[in-house]
Amino acid sequence: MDRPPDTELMRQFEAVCAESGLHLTPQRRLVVRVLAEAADHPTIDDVHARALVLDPNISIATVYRTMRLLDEAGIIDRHDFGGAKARYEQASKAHHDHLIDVDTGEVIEFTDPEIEALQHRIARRLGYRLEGHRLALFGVPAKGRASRRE
Amino acid sequence: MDRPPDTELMRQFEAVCAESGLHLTPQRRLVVRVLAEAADHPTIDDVHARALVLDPNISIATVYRTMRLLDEAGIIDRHDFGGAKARYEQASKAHHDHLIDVDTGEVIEFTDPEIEALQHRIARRLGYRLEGHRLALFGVPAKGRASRRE
DNA sequence: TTCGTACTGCGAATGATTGTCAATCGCAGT
DNA sequence: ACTGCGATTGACAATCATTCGCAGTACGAA
Repeated sequence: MDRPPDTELMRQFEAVCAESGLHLTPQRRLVVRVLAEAADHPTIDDVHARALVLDPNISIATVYRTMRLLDEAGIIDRHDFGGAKARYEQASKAHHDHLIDVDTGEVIEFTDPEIEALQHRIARRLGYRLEGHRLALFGVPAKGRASRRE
Repeated sequence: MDRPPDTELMRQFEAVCAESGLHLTPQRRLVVRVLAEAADHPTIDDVHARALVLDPNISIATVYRTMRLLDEAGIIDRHDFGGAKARYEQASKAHHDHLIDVDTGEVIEFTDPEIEALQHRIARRLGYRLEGHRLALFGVPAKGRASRRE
């Protein structure tokens, strides 16, 4: 077998389990492990497929349940980038927004302090206190400048 | 009966029908009319419910089909503000983004040229040409300043 | 180890949306 | 106004992603 992962994500999850009386089952460990190893923004299907490699019996329902658990615990973030299926990523990372390559579906992360500040300002102008936001840019590789990848 | 509506929306739709050999059926007229009279961001169910008042027989499927038609024609815009159901609004209006009151679900429209420009700049910085974006702010009424409304 | 409860896997259920199909309707041409 | 044909409708089955219900199983505190 592989080395049992001892990642930040796993530690977070163990803490949540301990606090809430949740069982630390092998299936849940596996899902967390898959997420810890994911460098992309996988869908539930993706996670399930990767988990199946190590546990051919893990159910898609369990993956759904675990992902929901993790989302509710604030350990991962669920995103809806237009497609039918939701995509997930670790929440521990610093805040960022996304740019979706409409040609390939690839998701690029970015941060921009200017836009963050601007959003707060806009909300305040409208009489609100900003609680959160959802920003996704959709674009195609610029012709002029090189856009490696693929 | 009421006055048959002669709105901008209806005119647009009639034009689309004429160009594409689509039939101008009473059901479609009704859906367009409901949309023209809507000041909010209705869901399909909302539109169907309002249409039922004038045509107790109109099918939800027909509303779905017509809304899709209108969306594909660029006459209305479909939005996904987190909830399960999609929400719609006339597309003819000038571009704008949305701020959702997380307490009431109310949707406030706003525009900000700064943020538009900033988004283009960010995309370009990442090597992309911006094709579109999705921005939704989520907030609660600011305590300090007055926030009328209910 | 033992027990109580949480969890899993399976398949059925859900909720939004779309497809199917026979019956009907809009509309261009008479 | 009348016809014909393809577009459209309504009822309902079918999808798709996601969730539930349940019977059997496995954590983990004592």
